[in-house]
Amino acid sequence: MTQEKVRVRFAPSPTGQVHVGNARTALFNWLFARQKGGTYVLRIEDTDVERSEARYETQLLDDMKWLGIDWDEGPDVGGPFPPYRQSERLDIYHQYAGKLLEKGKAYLCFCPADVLEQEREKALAEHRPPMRSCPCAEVDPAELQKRRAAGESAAIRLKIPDHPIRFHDIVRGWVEFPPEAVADPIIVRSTGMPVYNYVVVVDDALMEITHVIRGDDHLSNTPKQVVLYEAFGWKVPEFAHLSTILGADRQRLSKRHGAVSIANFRDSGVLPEALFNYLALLGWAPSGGDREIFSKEELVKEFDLGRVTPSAAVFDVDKLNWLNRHYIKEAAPERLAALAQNYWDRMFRDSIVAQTGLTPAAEVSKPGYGLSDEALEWLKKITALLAPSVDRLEQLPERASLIFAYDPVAATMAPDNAEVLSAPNTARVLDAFAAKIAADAEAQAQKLSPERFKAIVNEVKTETGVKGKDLFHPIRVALTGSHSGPEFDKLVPILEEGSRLKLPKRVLSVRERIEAFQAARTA
RNA sequence: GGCGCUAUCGUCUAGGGGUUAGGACGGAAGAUUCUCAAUCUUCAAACCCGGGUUCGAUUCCCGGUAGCGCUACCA
Repeated sequence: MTQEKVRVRFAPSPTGQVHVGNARTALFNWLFARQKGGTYVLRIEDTDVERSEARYETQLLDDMKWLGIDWDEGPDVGGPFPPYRQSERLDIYHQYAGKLLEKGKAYLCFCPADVLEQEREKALAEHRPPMRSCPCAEVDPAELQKRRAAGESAAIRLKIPDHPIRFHDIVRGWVEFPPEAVADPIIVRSTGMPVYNYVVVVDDALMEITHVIRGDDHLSNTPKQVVLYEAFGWKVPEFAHLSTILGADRQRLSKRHGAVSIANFRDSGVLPEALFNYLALLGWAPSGGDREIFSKEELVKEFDLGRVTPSAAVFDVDKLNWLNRHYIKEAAPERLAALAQNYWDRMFRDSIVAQTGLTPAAEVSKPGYGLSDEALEWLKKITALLAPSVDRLEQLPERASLIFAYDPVAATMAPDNAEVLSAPNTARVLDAFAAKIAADAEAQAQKLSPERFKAIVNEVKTETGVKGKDLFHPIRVALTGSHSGPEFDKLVPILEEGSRLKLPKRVLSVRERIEAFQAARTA
């Protein structure tokens, strides 16, 4: 048996943002294609004219590229089987529907939609299976053709044969449906618009797709499609129906579950390689099952469609966050700084809006926010300091609030700080620290080195006899407003440098902070 | 209702006729640190239920239950 060249496709509908379920389907297709040295086809399923929008198609392509998925054939790059947009293939569908009619594999149906609907509801209410075919199936085809020629509009129905329908699925094995379970489906509406279950088969066959990898919501539709392949005399492809991704409530993942689109993850500061890695682990594990971290290349090598689990999987945000933290730590500093800049820009813009009620002019809100090179370098240091401890890059401004949003009054009143502030030695430590900073030449000159800072803290220590936690904690609360945060060695230079920079949001120096805090504390 | 798919720690999963049922996330405890995070160490935590096959079922078969999907002139 000769190994035929693998051709797979990802066929999304441009009806909204790409969510993780679809992205995983795209990913598994891609992994399979790349591993087999096959071809990856991107086809846009926009037969639902009501809901399809061009802007969603553009975003879809962008989202795929961002995730790291590329395609060999598609609406933007072309290929040997154009067009790659279903809305542009209508003629093809009509041509092939005609063939089915000629062969007697399908028939015209004149039943009014509302009558059918009533019939269906009645059958359901009476707990009996809905009818398998419609009365038109019994009528002489020539008669039906005549009616259509006379101008009466008709739908086209596929004849379902009277034997069980069996097909092979890579993740589920052999699947069989009894003939009575599937009714003669409409393949072309009376409006002339073809139906999804029909066009997908025509497209997949004409595009020579060898492996149909898609969500398992299509599993029950597959027998109809298999009949279609057989009616045309086309080779039935291999199927692989991927399980559904669920939310924590075990319901199918949707917008209700919050931000689940690819765009949402990107905006929140999830790295593409983290999402890529996470999605690959949802429903698949390597043999041994004891590895979690995989690069794209490793996945292409080790991924195995046959090992994909058939059971539904709950999307675990915590695990994605864990992977994201891992990749953030691995990321090159320059890349991280560039990504983080978006969030700093956002923070500055928000603060300007909050202060002035005005939205900054467009030119100011361009990346970098019109900041000096010096200021941008300084922000890079903050990113490098804080990024390793966030789940998502969007948390950066919040983590940096001890730098940008220092509020001495709030700090003295915060319940979290009560214990530290009421400790017996706190007042002595802070008074001594404040006095030394005030007297210090370096601090006066607005530039306090970390070494000098350390020396001052040491002097406070010898002078007051307080050490360790009792010494550092009050100082930390006084300078940052919080009892937790990065170590002083790294924080002090950032505060000092920031205080001399021209920023949309002023940063206070160590000296300004201790003075403000003493004032608030004694007030 | 009918049909189909699925069922291992809270979650993602490995495994498979005899195992101390493994790993990861999350959780707990400890070490470290001025603190948080990080890191390291340790711990708790699972084979849906009932029959059958078998010397022996979590594993194979059947049934039940539950979840999900399809049952459209939606995709």
